[in-house]
Amino acid sequence: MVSLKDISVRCGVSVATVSKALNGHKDVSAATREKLLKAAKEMGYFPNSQARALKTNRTHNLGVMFLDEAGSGLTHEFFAKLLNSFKTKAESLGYDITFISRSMGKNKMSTYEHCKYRNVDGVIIACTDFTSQDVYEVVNGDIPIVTIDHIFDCRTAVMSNNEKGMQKLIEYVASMGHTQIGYIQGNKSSVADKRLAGFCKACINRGINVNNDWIVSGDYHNPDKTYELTKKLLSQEDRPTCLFMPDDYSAIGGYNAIKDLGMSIPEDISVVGYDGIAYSQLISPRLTTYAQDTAKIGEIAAAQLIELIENPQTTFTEVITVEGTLVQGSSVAKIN
Amino acid sequence: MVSLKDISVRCGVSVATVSKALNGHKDVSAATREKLLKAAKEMGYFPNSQARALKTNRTHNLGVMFLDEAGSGLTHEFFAKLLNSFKTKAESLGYDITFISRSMGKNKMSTYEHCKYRNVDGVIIACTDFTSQDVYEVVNGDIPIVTIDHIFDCRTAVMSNNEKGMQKLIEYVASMGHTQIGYIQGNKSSVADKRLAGFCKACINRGINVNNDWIVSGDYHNPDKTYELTKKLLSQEDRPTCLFMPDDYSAIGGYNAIKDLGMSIPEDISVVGYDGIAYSQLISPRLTTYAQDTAKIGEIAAAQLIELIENPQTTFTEVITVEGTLVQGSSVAKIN
DNA sequence: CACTTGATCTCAATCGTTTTCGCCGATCGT
DNA sequence: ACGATCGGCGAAAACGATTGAGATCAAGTG
Repeated sequence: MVSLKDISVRCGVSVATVSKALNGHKDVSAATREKLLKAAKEMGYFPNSQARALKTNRTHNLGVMFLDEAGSGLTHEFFAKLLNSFKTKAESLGYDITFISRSMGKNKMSTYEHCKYRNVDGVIIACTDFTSQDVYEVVNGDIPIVTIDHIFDCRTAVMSNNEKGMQKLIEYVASMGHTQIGYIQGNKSSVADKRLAGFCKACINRGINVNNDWIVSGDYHNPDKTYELTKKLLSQEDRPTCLFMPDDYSAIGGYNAIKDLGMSIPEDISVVGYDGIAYSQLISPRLTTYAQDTAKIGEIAAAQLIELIENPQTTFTEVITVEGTLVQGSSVAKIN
Repeated sequence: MVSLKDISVRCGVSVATVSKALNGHKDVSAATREKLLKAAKEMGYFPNSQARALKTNRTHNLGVMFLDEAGSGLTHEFFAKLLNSFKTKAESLGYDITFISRSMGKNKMSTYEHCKYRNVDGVIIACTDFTSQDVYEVVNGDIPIVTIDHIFDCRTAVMSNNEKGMQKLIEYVASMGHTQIGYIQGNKSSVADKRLAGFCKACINRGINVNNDWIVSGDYHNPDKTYELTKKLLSQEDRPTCLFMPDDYSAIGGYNAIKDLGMSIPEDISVVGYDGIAYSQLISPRLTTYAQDTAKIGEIAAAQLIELIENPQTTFTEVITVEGTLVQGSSVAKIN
């Protein structure tokens, strides 16, 4: 690889001058700057990122902390798309993406230690158990972080507007005449809390009675569990006319349960999802759902994180909520 | 961060000795080694990866080259799972994963230049247009690489046994009595070629007539296109009794087309997919498909790549094929 | 006893950058 | 014309680790 030294000998100047010229410092004349930039381009120079990092303590590398145990992180469409837009934005700003995890080779290290070892400039935390020791360490460390879908004090978070999403969905199904609404929740988490709150609030605003027997707790991203719960819920004498699923992916389990019960959507039961993943519009009937703007969430998260890194003084911590859109499928029937 | 120097002053030895002790060199006594290891642990020492990389030219970092244009790379379950197992294996061997792409901030660089800039020890190439200039540069460079699902001369490749997969599927549908088989191919690629070859070969072996009118070229991972092609293919007077889809995801489009034609699966038409993604067993009827062992492919790719990196002399280039398994869904009817 | 040997440790150079400080010559103000 | 100022440049010290070439000392050898 061609180094600053190579350029310096070719142009008859010192390495210091080359470095300054390439980094846009002012104490180098326009003439020599031109010459050096030209030479650098001709010789195909790229800075050695390690050497630079060693000196500046900036790697231009962002760590992503994803759940890896179940391995479901990346196969989760929401997170895959999120990561993708995060990566795109980060790259456009000159940052690369490295996965950060707990285990590294033979010598154990925590995720935080891993960050320190790799010297990442910032970390995005998503799709993780936010109560874990690993997250705690990172959140309380001195590395800039942005969290997705979870709020920590004094840390900036990006999340979709869960309350509003539920509100929009409730408004829609209410406008279709539904007043008997069931809800299979996702895993206990701040997202689940927010959605439940939005659900209840919107129902109350609409004068819809919230029946606690119809609100059960399940899992996100778990069609099997949702299958079971759907079956149980709809086997009761007294059952809702519309059922909210934890998310679109789980909804597939709900669809199957309903089919196995000999019922059909939306004639016998209306179904609503959450997320707006591609599959939701490929199954039939197309699912009525609330599409999160994953692309925007990822992009904003990247922009925020880099802002935090490059302007540490303006350390305004924010909670940014991103609006989604109601996707009106064919899984909700009009009743009266 | 605590450095070698910190340990050296605390223990009253030189940095050189500390370095050697921690790296297992032999010219350090057992006693001092113990002492130094203990101190390192107590002080929470981790080597500075940049400094080490600068000196040794080894970053313990692996580049992954995924398609990013369409952004479909990560949302493709096959690749998401692949990446996941690749990452897990690599991490267990002490390597981290960094995404490598074309655009980096303001200064343009090719993917190969990006690799050089980040000094990755090796690269895995997957889900990319293998004919692109970017891939060409990397493949002809001096960085160890492993490709997925594509073979370059003198480079090791890992791929699932596409021919065998098709053969197994053909054998299965033939055993169910089918002799009129259609096939919607995926994008022109070596994988598509191999599958077509396997398809034809297996048909011939079975004495099944291959009808060229029933073999059309479509896209991978494209339900819409597959919808169109399925509709066109099945609208003909003379039509197959069994239809092979490009992949499981596309098969959803096929399912919808068949439904819209007023036909049902498998009574009117049998359907076969490829990949074995989670959804294929969630839709109804469950899809008969050939599950690729993505976990194994990723793991082997990581192991091979690291082998290539750490033992450059044993530079045996191999093509490793990974067996999959037939998944017998309910989408193929028995006929006579 | 002088000399080799081996074990253990230190010195110092090095990787490629960045950055502070100082030098030099030229221009400027008075 | 003389000191002050300034623009342009270089020397050198870092950053934290690795590594081969010595240095040191005790033990072994003839």
